[in-house]
Amino acid sequence: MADGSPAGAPAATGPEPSGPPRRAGRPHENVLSRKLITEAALKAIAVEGYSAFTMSSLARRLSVAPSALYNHVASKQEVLRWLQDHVMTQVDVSGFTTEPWDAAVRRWAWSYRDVFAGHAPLIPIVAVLPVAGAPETLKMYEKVASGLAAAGVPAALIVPGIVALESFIFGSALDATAPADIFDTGELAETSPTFTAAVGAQDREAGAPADNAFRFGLDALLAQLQSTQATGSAD
Amino acid sequence: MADGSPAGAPAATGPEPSGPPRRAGRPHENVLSRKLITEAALKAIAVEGYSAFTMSSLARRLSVAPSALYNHVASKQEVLRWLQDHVMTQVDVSGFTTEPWDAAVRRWAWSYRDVFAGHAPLIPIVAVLPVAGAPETLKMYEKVASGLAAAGVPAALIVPGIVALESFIFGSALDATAPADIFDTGELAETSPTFTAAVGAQDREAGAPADNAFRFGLDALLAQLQSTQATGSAD
DNA sequence: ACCTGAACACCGTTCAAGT
DNA sequence: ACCTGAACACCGTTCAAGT
Repeated sequence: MADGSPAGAPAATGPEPSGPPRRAGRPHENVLSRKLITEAALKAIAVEGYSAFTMSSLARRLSVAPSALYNHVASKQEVLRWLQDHVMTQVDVSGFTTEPWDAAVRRWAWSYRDVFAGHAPLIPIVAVLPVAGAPETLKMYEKVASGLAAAGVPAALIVPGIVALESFIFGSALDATAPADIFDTGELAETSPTFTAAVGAQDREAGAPADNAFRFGLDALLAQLQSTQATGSAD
Repeated sequence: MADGSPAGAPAATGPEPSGPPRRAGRPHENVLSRKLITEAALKAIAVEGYSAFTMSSLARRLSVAPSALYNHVASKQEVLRWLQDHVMTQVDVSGFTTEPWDAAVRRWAWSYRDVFAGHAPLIPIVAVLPVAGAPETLKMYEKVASGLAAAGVPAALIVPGIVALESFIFGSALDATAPADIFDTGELAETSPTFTAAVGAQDREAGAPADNAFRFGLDALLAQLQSTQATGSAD
């Protein structure tokens, strides 16, 4: 795939502008690292999507043979775990130091959903990845937990609250990637009159269906958290 | 599980007990159909899991060549879509005709989560599959929508309510497959004191962490639905 | 119409050879 | 230590030949 040509050239973050192909043997400067691999993966997925993202395409973007990747990473799964933790840094936790706790949770939740709607294939990975191996993810939890604690949510309810919010966010991120006509019952409308009517009765002024459902659920979870707050605590 | 011979013999639902290998050419009776393929896929996944489930393993279980499957199904993705719709029949909607609406929603939600915790790889598929191609899924929605309508939930909120519940259920199903020690912060504990404390402050009497979070979120969504009910309607 | 068997264009991953 | 290039053991899918 002709390098020096538009598609094959390394990204702005890449090592060298191109040049002649590298011979075998250890290069004088490292051409690969966790950071470079993660950034190249992010770029590759942004450009070509997850379905075309292979170890080969990743290697090509780094101007390296596919097998070279295995000196730095154990598997494609591990690349995806690195990517997942990196993507977490894009989630907006700024509200927890600048806004009332409920506005902060709302800002965080919408941002979290939007980020992972763009990375749906990572969701089954995040949902199951131990935090010990994901430092950026842990940083995010620390911010959210601090926000809830300061708001007076009882200590025993902080983790259940975060997990409930996160589960809802992951499911909603998947839902956000669904086609707009997912609930069109088509020729099966007669077999499902109540549901078909409910689909038609949605408020079309209120915004995208996925956003309405997200707002509804987020309001519910916030109200439940609010009801657990110890009285007389901060903001 | 233990059918006649160790591996190659067809399941109890299969066509023939085994016999000599089939020659090329159209058999006198059809050996494949959507129903048989779906059942074989379900069985295969129950026995060997999703990671070992291939078109080859599916074909072997049906005692046909892999290429024979393509006379009946367009792709592996389509097999998974058939499977998804079939798995929906395992979700318990019985409460909607026998219990108060909130108990019915609870029964449905727990069952839905448990069923898909056992089929996590289907979740990204269900979340995005148009109902028009999934009759069993649509039947389920009809039951739930009827239950909510009868409970007095305003028509415009039924779909948002179902979508919010379902998003929460899918995310929780993924969460239910996570390792028990997912939140152990390990050597990063000092960098996340508040979160680490919250992990330790969970109520260990209350059951599995994933179950506590699910109960918390489900209570929240039910309370929100309840608050929207038109007064004086049936339950 | 619907099977078999060979073939195709991939995949992720391993490993010897090279520097 | 860390690259290249060849090789391995798969994958899902296509298609001609057969009945």
